[in-house]
Amino acid sequence: MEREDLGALLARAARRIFEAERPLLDAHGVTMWAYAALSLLARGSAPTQLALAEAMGYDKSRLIKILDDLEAEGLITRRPDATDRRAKVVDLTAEGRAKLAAVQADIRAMEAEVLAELSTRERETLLAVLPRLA
Amino acid sequence: MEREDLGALLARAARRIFEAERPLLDAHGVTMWAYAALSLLARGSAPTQLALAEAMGYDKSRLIKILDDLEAEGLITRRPDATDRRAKVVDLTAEGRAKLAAVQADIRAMEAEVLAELSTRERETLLAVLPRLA
DNA sequence: TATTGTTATACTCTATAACTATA
DNA sequence: TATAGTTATAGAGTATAACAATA
Repeated sequence: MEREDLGALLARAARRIFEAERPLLDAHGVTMWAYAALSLLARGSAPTQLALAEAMGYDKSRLIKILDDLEAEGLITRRPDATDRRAKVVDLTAEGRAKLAAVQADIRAMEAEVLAELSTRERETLLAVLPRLA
Repeated sequence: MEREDLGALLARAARRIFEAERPLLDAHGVTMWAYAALSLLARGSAPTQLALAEAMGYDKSRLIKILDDLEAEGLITRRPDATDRRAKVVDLTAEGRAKLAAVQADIRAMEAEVLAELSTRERETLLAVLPRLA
């Protein structure tokens, strides 16, 4: 009873960040899931749709609409995998990379403000620890 | 690009915790929101339904069903506020406190396992920092 | 026969707006 | 007139199963 549950603490912190992200994403005309997809594509390179869905913790059937929109906007491309023509390889276009960079710059600036409430040591520990919890 | 977004890190960590919580909550026959309500009731005392909904970050109309179920199970009581008979004061029953203690014990044990992956210093910093981010 | 991407369908969750009873 | 709790309804989000093309 002395403290809140870890889950509640993480969820509240995540919610605060997401609420701060929403207007930034809206300004760029990108949904949260589309941004998540772009981020993952910039990181691991050229995954198949199924691999991307799994990496996002998202369902492959729900991902379709996200990718349809991103493709229509010219931010990604889909091409059949040479070794398995059932699968489609997803790639970021130059426009996709530019869009991601622009959105991410705004989000990082917002994060920097939030993290400024912490000391340097706290900030470093938090960012080192969170990836290991996930 | 060197690290993931803070929001993504928090969301992934929260998801991992919630997935570990689900079977524990199921075993006690309690939903996540019901558990959240019980936890908040044990903390701040005897709030009105509206105050409880706001504290949970939940909608007052959605809270109704949660409280209906908890009341039917004898875990909470609802009584009209003496000073404003429109409002209803929500109280934990003895059974409600016992249920909360039982569920929370299981969840804290699970959390302890997760947190055991961290050093003492990391653990303390994380738990000190998260409430300030929320 | 199994799997990838896709589509369709059903279900849950959430948001919004009314309604009642009190104020 | 406004507010707390409640109810009803519409919309968004999610899960599931089926389908075509390929393996």
